[in-house]
Amino acid sequence: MRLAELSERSGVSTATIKYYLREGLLPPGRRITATQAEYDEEHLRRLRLVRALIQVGGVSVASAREVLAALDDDSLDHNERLGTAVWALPHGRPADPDDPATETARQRADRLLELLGWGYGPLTDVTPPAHAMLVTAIATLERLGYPCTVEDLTPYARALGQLAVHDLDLVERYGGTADEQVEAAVALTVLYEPVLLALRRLAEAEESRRRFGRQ
Amino acid sequence: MRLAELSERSGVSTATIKYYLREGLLPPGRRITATQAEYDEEHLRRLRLVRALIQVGGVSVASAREVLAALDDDSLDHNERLGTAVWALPHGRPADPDDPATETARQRADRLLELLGWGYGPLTDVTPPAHAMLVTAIATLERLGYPCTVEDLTPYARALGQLAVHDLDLVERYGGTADEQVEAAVALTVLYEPVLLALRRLAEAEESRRRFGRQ
DNA sequence: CCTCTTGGGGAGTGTCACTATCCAAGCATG
DNA sequence: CATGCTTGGATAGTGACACTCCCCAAGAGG
Repeated sequence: MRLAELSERSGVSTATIKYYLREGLLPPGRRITATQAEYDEEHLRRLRLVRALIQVGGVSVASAREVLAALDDDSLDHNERLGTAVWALPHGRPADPDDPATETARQRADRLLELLGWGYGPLTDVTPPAHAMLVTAIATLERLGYPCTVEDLTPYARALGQLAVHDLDLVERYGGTADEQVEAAVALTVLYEPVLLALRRLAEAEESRRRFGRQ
Repeated sequence: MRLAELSERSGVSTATIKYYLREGLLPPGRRITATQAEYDEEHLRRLRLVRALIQVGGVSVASAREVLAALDDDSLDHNERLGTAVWALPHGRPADPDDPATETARQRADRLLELLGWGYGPLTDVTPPAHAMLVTAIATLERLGYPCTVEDLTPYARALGQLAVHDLDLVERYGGTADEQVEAAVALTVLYEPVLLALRRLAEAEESRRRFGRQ
């Protein structure tokens, strides 16, 4: 298919597709003539993933490029590719290291992870971005006067630990080849985030109704 | 305290505070003279909440203004204020209603909520933004080739339902007065989101290591 | 041959969250 | 009282970002 058809089938304007091509989010089409290129189903699939990352996941173009680059990097093995891809996902601003609340938060986060046995082992000697994300959030809560203790966080961590089993089951279900599994892992990581947040808000609304609701 | 001190104690530049004052995110200070105004602890508290919403929660200035307006609206009762405030939180683009995947997703979401007994009752006859958020996310997953059934979603919903109980416990713990409770609810809703997402990524990394990790 | 379409690329657009600059009116010090 | 500094208010500008407009040269199609 040519660019116009790719645009029609994906619902993305040709101008935007050209922008993505320029930015390296989409591999160039197979050149047919000097002025025409052909795109295949793989391009369509990739384009939809890009749109999902950017529109639903709120991922920036730059981050998306990194994520996709990790996905395509043949020099990495299965697990590394997955890690690198998720690593590149956005994770907010890091906490101010000079703030004492940050140090408290870091200790609390580490204690929680130790309690759960979620060590990063000897292989992953670098702390993942998600760890910094957690520290920032805890520090901010602290600063706002909502200290959350390890006990407060434990139920969340346990619940998410169980859901992670489910997440990985989904990845294995969808992914036939290793490539597909890695892509599925990225897509599911990002696209289930709004699902989680939406369900949480609905659950809170329901619980709030139960407690405070006048009937 | 004057603007400079408010800036120093909050870590926000005077220029930015003036911007927030202009945008109505912060109530004006008590005018001392024609050229000076005084701010109190309440301003500092509000300013920190604004920063948390915007920086950590990723809320836009416009959304933050709506959230805060609901917080301050004395014409609403406790429960209404909470609902209105959370209602104003950002919830992404709505799904394309012409896409058949959206209709499928809506049916699936409704079936899930019915199964859980999370009806919105006769009072809340309008569907909350979180519902649209959920539909959009499910539709996108569908379109990308990752259909998620009601059975897939149920464990997430149940887990978040349990966590919502915990969330509301926290709100009641922190909030003394009704005003404080509503503010706590908003702050905890927004600020626990990165905590959840970070813990999920860490949990997934842990589970991935268990399954695929070379030791 | 003539018109239309295509892909490529540079430059422009709109949005958003600030931020730099200016200004008049105090306040503080000699 | 003069002088310089600070304050709050307002206007206009900045930089990042995700597109989007427009033009062009080279085919494609009749």
